[in-house]
Order: sequence, then structure tokens, then C-alpha cells
Amino acid sequence: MLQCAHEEKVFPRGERMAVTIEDVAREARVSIATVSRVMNSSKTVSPKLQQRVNDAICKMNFRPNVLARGLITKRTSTIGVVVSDIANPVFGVLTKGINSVCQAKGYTVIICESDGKRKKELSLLEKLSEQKIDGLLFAGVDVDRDLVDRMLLHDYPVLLVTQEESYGETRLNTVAHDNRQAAFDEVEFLVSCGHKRIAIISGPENDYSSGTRRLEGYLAGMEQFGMEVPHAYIRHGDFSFKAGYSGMRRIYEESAQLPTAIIACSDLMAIGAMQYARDMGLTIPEQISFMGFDDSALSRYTTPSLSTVRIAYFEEGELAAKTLINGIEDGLCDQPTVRYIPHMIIRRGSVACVE
Amino acid sequence: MLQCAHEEKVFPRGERMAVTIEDVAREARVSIATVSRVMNSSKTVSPKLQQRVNDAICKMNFRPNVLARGLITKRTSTIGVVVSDIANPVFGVLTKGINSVCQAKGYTVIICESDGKRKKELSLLEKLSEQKIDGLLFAGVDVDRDLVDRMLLHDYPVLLVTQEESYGETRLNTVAHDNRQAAFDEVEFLVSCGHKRIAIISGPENDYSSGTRRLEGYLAGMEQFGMEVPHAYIRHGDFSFKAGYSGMRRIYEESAQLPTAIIACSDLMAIGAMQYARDMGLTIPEQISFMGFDDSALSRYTTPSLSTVRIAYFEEGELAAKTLINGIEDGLCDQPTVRYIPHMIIRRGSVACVE
DNA sequence: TTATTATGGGTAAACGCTTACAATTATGCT
DNA sequence: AGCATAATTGTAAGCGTTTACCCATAATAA
Repeated sequence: MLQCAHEEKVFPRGERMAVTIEDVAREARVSIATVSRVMNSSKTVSPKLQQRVNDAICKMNFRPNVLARGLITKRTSTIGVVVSDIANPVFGVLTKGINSVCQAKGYTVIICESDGKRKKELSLLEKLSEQKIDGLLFAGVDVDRDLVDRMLLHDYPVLLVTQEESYGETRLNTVAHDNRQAAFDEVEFLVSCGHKRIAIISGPENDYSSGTRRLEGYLAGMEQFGMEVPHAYIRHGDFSFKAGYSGMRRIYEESAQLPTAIIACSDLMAIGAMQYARDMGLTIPEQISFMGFDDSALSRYTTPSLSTVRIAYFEEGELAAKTLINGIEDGLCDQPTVRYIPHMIIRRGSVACVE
Repeated sequence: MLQCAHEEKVFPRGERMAVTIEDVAREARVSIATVSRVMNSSKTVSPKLQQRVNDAICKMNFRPNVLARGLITKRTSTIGVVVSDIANPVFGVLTKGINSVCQAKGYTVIICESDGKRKKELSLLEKLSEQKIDGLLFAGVDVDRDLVDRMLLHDYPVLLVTQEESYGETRLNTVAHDNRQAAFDEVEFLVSCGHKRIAIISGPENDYSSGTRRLEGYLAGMEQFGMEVPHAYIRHGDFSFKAGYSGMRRIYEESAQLPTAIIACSDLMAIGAMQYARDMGLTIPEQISFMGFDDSALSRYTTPSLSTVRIAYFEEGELAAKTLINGIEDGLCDQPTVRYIPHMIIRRGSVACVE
């Protein structure tokens, strides 16, 4: 937009009438069509009129009404984002990535929280489609066939972030991180440190979310490197501190032989697990090593600091937004694909090498 | 909204035409005015027609177009929110509070990040007013006279969250927490534990943000309880771990007599400061006590766990949204007031009593 | 019965923009 | 110069709602 000093009139609140394209047209002594044209630079307008119009726009500080524009163009430059919990740093960072590219590309973002509840997810989907969004970024808990069916009903592109469809098909474009591979890499890393007995505190038992993928990766790693997985080495939790603590207790109490390393599927669970180990008088990492998941702010500041796998949520948000916006703007619906964001093992004090 | 099983036609994407009020009117064999009336329950419509219309709405799964509606009513049920950084848990939680009441009251929220940059704040203000929002929640870095002037220019209510105006007037409604009092209370709490030498690591030197208010509260407390404040007891930082670490170093190196307690103006700085103290071989809390600020997720999981003051950001967000929406809906502009959210001292392991 | 008033429902005019089409003017070519 | 054609600009028809205004009908009162 051009730089200009418009006349700043101070009106008492509420008494101001928005300046419309008509006012600008009058001021510039042209038709409203011409004003519209210079704004959208569609057809050529003679330089002379272009100048007059731009001057008028500046002088009157004219801003086109997005509602009127959207009503006719059927485009709003707005995208909807559904996340479970914006206060969860993971989604905070993801959202930040999304915001950053949307802001750069002139898109407005509407953020909705689903609290991870299926019912709310559905009602938000409804609500957002009323809002006339141009596209949707969806970070759901369990993206099953029914949900995808519904999302495909809308007339705007939908992109899944963070999670893939849980039923083994790809009907929607997806940007995610490879939970399976990340867990595998954690196992591999621990193996490279000489660990042979590795236990896991995974996500909720019957869900199709990240926890399960991570568990799969763990199992694949254990198999690959020829390690035993006693029953007691697999625990489930809800990603909370408490779940980590009690998960570790059960491992401690029920293992015939204590593992030398624990993989927790969230940093918070790792911290909880470490706490239990400490309470039992184990020294970390000498007697037992710990790894978390996500590389949240927490992990840097525990004692010992927590080894983990960094998921680049910011970049994930960025890529998701970019991909969606591309989809919106050139509208071609190619074969839906899953794009993975690379992750990285972060080595900190909580992992020691064993002989 | 009524519950009903509408006929779910599956259309290939893009080929679907939204159903309009006109379609509904035809289906119900009434005029579009009547349809509009039953939706907005303005004038009474006979029960018979009401029924017919509702049936038609359900059957066709009609959703009124918010753009068209907004264009004519000049209300969008949308509010704008400006925060510096959504990935900062403080703002994450604040936003969650805002979202929760907005969702309940049927408002859509548009979130914008300013990165704490003045320039971006201004351009967001512009952009949001284009978006035809009904109200604005603003969490700015330094809310000075000029900024407030600009915000008053808009024709929708604006409410400040988190911060008061920095020039000692109240021209805008505000929901905030009492940083000054909270810091004072920290001092009081430490005094009650027998501490007599208390240092502070405050916010950036020349700013008008929370850090400064907290410093004021600290100074007031120190005076109230008759304690000396040597020059070296006041340090500034940018709320980061690093700033805490180096702030503590300077206190350690430059104090004639080491303080027995440190108040850091963020949990993260407190953690950094604790780290330095540990590195110098001091035991926490026996030799030196620490307090943070905010009660972020971090504070619970450090060793020792961090005493701090809990700011109820979620409730702050809730109250802010509620207040703003009230302002929007009954439009009366009473005298702008500042509402404070109560805070609470959280005692954890990082503070010991001295004899 | 007829005049008077409620009351429900339809018509059409906004709201502020984009854009197809028509009208006008300028340009290029014999 | 005279015509075809291209480049500009204006006119007006929507986009999908809400709502002021008017008309028809039913209800009430005299």
C-alpha cells in the first residue's frame, strides 16, 4: 500500500461513517468501477486516473469493506485453524508458525479450540464453514474416516496438521512429523549409547494419536536391534507429569530386570518418570537414562536436562500454512500427499552411555 | 439450533452451490423476509409458517451467509485479539481464556501476533479494523498515549488486557493483574520467612511494561519493611533464562553482602539465576532462596521447585472477553475502568526460612 | 353491520463491493 | 480522411442478507 498522510479527523466514537468506494469515486471524479479497478489492478487504467484514484484513497484513508468484497468474490483471505489446546506449547508454537506465513501472505486466521473432544471438533467444522473461510488447517485427535468424509464435504481445501488419517489412507493433504521414525530414532540413539534394556511410556491405550505411532516406532526399533520387550516395559499414559510418575512406578515395580533407559512419549511424562526414579533413590543418568518427546521449553531446564527429540512445530505450522495457501490460490487438487517435517535427536544430561 | 437429519448430498468439491435464504423460502413456500424473521425472531411469525420454515432450513441444511448478514447489520460477532507471542505460555493461557468465553457466546476470534514490535502493532490495528471486527482485545508492550489515540479512532470498543496504559491515565477499559502488588506481596512473603536482604532481577531497563511495575512493587515493599536496597540488588533482564543467569552473576559479583533471597520477574529468569547460584556452589534454598513470576508450567518441575506468584491468566482472558462482549452488546460507554485479577503466592521448595 | 385496529406476511430497497457489458475515445491502417 | 480495432471508462446487475414499509386479513368495538 502506498504511503501517505491522510487527513486524520477525530470523531467521537460511533458517529463515524466508514468511507466507501463511492466516496472515493466522487473525490477522484471517476466511477466506482474505476476505483475498484485500480485497487485490484485488473484491467489497465490510464496513469492519470490511477493517480487521481490513489490520491483520493490516501486522502480519505479508504479501506475496502471485506464483507462486501467477500460476498461477491467468494474469497475472504481467511483460514480456519482447529487445534485442541492453544495453551499447550506444542500448539502454541505450531500456531505461531501458521500465523507467521498467514500474516506475510495477507491471510487472516481464525483459531478454534476443540479441547480434543470429538463433538466440539464437529461443531467447529460446522461453525467454520459458516464463516466463509478459504481453507482449513485441522489438528485433530483422531482423524477417522467419518471425520474426513465430513471435511471433504466443504468447498474449500482442508489440510491435516500434526496427524495423519488414522485409517491408513490419505484422502487429505497432510503436513506432519514422523512420530514413528522419531521414536525409532530414539531407540537407535539409545542403542548407540550402549543401552540394551529400554522401556517406553506411551500415549493413551486405545487411541490413534501420536502416542500409538511412537509406540510402533519403538517396537520397530527394538525388533531391528534385536532387543527383548518384556510386557512390563510398555506402559501407557496421558502425556501428563502424573502419568509419567505412575508409569515409571509400574515399570519399577513390575520389571524382572530394570531397564537402563526409558523413552517417554512427552517431555512432561519423562520429567514425571525421572521424579519417581529419583524418589526411589536412583541416580540419573548413571543408573537410568531418560528421553522425552517434543523438546518443549521444559526439557532444557530440568536437572539433569532432558534428552529428547525435537519436533519442529514452528516449521510444521509454516509448511502447513504455505501448502494450504498454495492449494487455495492455484486451486489444483492433485493427489493428496503427506509431507513430513524432519526431527532431530537432542542429547542432554539425562542420557548416559553404558559400558 | 434445531436438531434434524438433513439430506446429505455428497457433491464433488467445488461444484456445490451454497443454499441461500431464497432456496429456503421457495421450499417453505414463503417469502425470504419470513425466513429471515424466523431466524432472527424479530417479528412474530405464525407457528404454522415457523414450522414450515424451520423444516426447510433443516432439510436443506441452510446456514446464513455471515458476510451478507454482516454487510447489512454492521455486526460480525467477531473480535480481534492482538498479543505479542502466542507461543509464550502466558499468552497461550490468556488466549485460551478468551477463546473459551468467545466460543460460549458465539463470537469468532481473530488472533494476531505483534512480536512485541510497535510497528507491527500499528499495522495490525489497521488490518483488524478492515476486518470489520466488533471489538478488540489488545495486549501491547507499551500502551502509550499515541497508541491509545489511534485505538480510540475506531468505531468498536477496545479493551486492554495484561497491561494498563503507561502514562497514568485510564482512557480505555482494562483487565490486568496487579504487577505492583504481586511484587510487593512477594517481598512481604519473603519477609515473613525472615529474609532481610532481597535482590530483584527486573524487566528491561527503559520500558513501561510489567517489569517496571514489578520493580515498583519491590521497592515499595523494601521501603515498607525498612530494608536497604543496595545498588547491586537491582538488575535488569529480558525475562530469558540467560538474563536470569547473568543477572545473578552480577548480583553475586557486585554485592558487598550476598542477598538471602532473589525475586526474578519471570520464572525463566529465576531458573537461570538458580542455575548460576548452583554453579557457584550455593545450595538452594538453604543458602539462597528464589522466587519467580507467573507460575508457568516450568516452575513446578525444577529442582527445587520454584516458589512464584501465580497470575491467573486464564481468568484474566475470560474476564477480558466477557467485559468486551458486554461492551459490544449493550454499547454503553461508561467511564473506563481497570479491573484487576487476583494473584496468589505459590510456595515451593526454592524458598527457605532464615532464622 | 361497519369502522378501527392489530397482526402476519410480502415487496423492495439497502449494505459496499466486483465485473460483464455497453459506450466512448484513441489508435492504427489503408 | 475513413474505417476497423483496441484501449479506457461508465452503467448496472448482482452477491445474500435485513428491515422499513405497505397490504391483506382477522379480530375487536361500536
